[in-house]
Amino acid sequence: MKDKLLLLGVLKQSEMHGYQLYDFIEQNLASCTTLKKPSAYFLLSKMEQEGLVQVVEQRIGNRPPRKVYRLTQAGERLFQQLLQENLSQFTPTVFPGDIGIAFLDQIPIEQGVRLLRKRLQKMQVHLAHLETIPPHRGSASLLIKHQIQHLHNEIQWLREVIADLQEAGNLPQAQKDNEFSHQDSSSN
Amino acid sequence: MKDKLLLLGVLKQSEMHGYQLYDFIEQNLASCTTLKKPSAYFLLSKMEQEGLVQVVEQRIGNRPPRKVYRLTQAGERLFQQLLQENLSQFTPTVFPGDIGIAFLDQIPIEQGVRLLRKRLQKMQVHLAHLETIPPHRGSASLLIKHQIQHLHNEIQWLREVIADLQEAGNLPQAQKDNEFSHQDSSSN
DNA sequence: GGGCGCATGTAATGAGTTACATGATTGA
DNA sequence: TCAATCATGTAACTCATTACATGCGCCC
Repeated sequence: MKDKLLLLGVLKQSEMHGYQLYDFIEQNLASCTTLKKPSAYFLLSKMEQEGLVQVVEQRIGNRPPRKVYRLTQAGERLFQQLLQENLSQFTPTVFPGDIGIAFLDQIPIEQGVRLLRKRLQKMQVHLAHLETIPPHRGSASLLIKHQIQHLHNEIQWLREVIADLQEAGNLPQAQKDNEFSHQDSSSN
Repeated sequence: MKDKLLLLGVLKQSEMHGYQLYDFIEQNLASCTTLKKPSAYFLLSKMEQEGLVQVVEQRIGNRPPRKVYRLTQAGERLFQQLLQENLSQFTPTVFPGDIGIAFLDQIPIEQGVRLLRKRLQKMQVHLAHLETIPPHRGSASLLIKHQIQHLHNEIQWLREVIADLQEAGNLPQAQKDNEFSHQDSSSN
């Protein structure tokens, strides 16, 4: 239902056809949804059936016809309702990446460090990418700021996790740094 | 597939029956997944068919029989593989709550502020709850720390959004503040 | 004796993805 | 002429959720 709000909101600001709409979302609102193209088209035709949007077919020369969508009053009402719900709600963030963290003790420390470094690097690349995005207008810039601030925070946390892990590896057995020469009781 | 890793990991640490497993996840790993009970049972029986886990039926008195699951070698191998993937991957966080933020300019500022305050309050309640959780052992404490740190960050961000919004409302029409007398940035 | 916790599931439903299908225009 | 972009969709599939079904034990 989140995505319905998203589509309604974008269409409220200006009418669009599906392709354009998806494009817009991908470029400006990727941080709030993972909606894929067929899902967007599907949702749009469903919303048409529900009377939330009106469709006008548009032909330009011989190019593929477009279906231009615009909000109806019912759509407008639903938008207001969903918007209020969304703004007042709070849904705790779920971190699938924490599953691996929870089982860090199941693999050798060096391996854990290596893998997490890989993750860290990807995060840094992503952050760098976010920071190149030119400032959007309006609320959209809030979203980018949100992403950046969040990612900073995540990077910091991951750094701490890696540091802890390395520390834990250095205390117990003062020596361990001649490669993986042996493999004690792993198993289970 | 995330949840498969989760189940395998928990079962690797100690064999369990389904009910117990779900309980454990709910209490200790709620921050990495939203897996529901029937899904857990379903996944377990699927994993049995795939030869990832072994089942032993256990009866105690007349109580409902339990199916105790334990990892097979195939399960062990898959666990290692999924764990490595999970640790080295990075998936950008998606914030469904940002959809509403993106359309903040579609409603009156006071209303926006009011709704976001509601959201903020829920976040604070949740944070307070997280902070009462006694320290877990091992990696689990990392997860809680992660949640807390993240939530702090989210609260801070939301405070800024609200402040910005109010500012934007105060410039155009200098008076507007005879409702909530004030609310300084206290604490965090 | 009534309700909650233990213990396991099924069935219906729905949401969303991937892969596929089509066909025109534009630029290299 | 070949690939990419524009433009829309369908069909098959996976995945997960909700609601429902069952039944014993334990405590009040």
